[in-house]
Amino acid sequence: MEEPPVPAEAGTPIPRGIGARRRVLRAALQVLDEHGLAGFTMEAVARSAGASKATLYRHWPTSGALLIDAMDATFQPFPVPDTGHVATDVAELLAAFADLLERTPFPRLLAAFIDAAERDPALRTLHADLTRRRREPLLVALARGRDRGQLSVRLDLDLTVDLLAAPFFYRRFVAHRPITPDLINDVIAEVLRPPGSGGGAAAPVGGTAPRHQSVS
Amino acid sequence: MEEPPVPAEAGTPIPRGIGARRRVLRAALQVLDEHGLAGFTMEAVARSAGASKATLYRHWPTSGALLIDAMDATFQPFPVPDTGHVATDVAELLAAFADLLERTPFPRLLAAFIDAAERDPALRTLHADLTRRRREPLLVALARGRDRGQLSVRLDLDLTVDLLAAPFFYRRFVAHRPITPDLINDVIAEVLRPPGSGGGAAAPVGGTAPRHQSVS
DNA sequence: TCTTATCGGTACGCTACCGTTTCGATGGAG
DNA sequence: CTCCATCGAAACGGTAGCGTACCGATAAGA
Repeated sequence: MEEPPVPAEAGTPIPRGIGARRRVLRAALQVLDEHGLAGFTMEAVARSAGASKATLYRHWPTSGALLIDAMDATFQPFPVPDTGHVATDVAELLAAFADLLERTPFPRLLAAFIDAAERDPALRTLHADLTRRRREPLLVALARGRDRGQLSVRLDLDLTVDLLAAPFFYRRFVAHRPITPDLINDVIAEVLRPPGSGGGAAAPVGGTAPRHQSVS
Repeated sequence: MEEPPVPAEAGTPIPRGIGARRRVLRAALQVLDEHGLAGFTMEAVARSAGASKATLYRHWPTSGALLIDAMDATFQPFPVPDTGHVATDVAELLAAFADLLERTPFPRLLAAFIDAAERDPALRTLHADLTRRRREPLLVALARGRDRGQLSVRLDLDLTVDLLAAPFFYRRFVAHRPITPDLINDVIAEVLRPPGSGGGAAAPVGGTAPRHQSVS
């Protein structure tokens, strides 16, 4: 995905092309943000980048390949807080995530990407990979909490990450309701199960009563 | 949104147009499913419907208006089970929902719709409304459970619906991992808090410890 | 300084979709 | 049966994107 600023040493010269490349990638994200997947066009990106279509085709064979590189470049990992309290760490990560969803162009990019990933296997793979990387900080924070004894060793960490992160996506992309600060507290309260009181089931539930166990 | 099958009685005849209209709506969904939002074109829909473009423009001024009507027509409410056990009812609803996500064209339609809703306020409104209607059965099942005393009266039902439904969307559209039957059990176990044992926090969590309360 | 790969700009023919119009066919209502 | 609103088909000029090819300009490496 990267090219060294200076040719490694081999016969291939390839020295100069990265400036334009970066400008095109930035422009690609801007076009995707403003006009969605339907407006994501080689012409539109070239226009927005002040570049020539020929330049785009020199670097990327198709608009899909360009989209993949552009989305790949968006990833920025969250730093993992380490306060000693798992709930605090998780709250901080979720707050940063909520901010990403409410106050940056990220969600509009993701919405376009979700649609694209439905029909292009390569994009689908990249999307799954980016998601995995984005989950990492939360997973680390939970693992630390478990090692500290703040979480049950039987807790399925991957499932917990799902349960923690999912409501934010749901609110933003499906329900289209605002993500309130309360949501962070409520989600943590429900999923991490604080010790004391709190709402919840008060009587046994029957029928296909959940066996609590999970593999993946 | 509806036209009476037979003219109510007024001067307007409007008898014959609904056959073609339905065919076009079906075709619109098929095109959206197969080619995504980028391929959603008046020409493509007309072709797929075996209809004339003129016919489409007689009924819908723009492709966006057609998309709205088509998506609106997709809604089919789940029947609300009523077994007397809230966990069983919820499990049944979630199983039906998982099936909808894994074995029907619905999710691809929704993915296209999510992207479209980011940029068109009318689609956004419709999307929010469809989601609200889709939540209704789960909400009813939870309310019955609460009235039966199986859930705390302090439980925020809307939040609970969020927490129950969100992981399925997340798995399908974001993480791109399969929705296993275990997920249903795990989600219910976490969110509805079965009485007995089960994984979860084992020690107090400090810091910005969650105040468990929510308004909406 | 000289070379050379990459650059932006422009133009090409091609295809697809737009939104409208005109036409003859058709089928339901009176 | 007759009427007539609606239908499908076809064609229109216009716009936009595709992917390719060529150009002179330019900036980095030798």
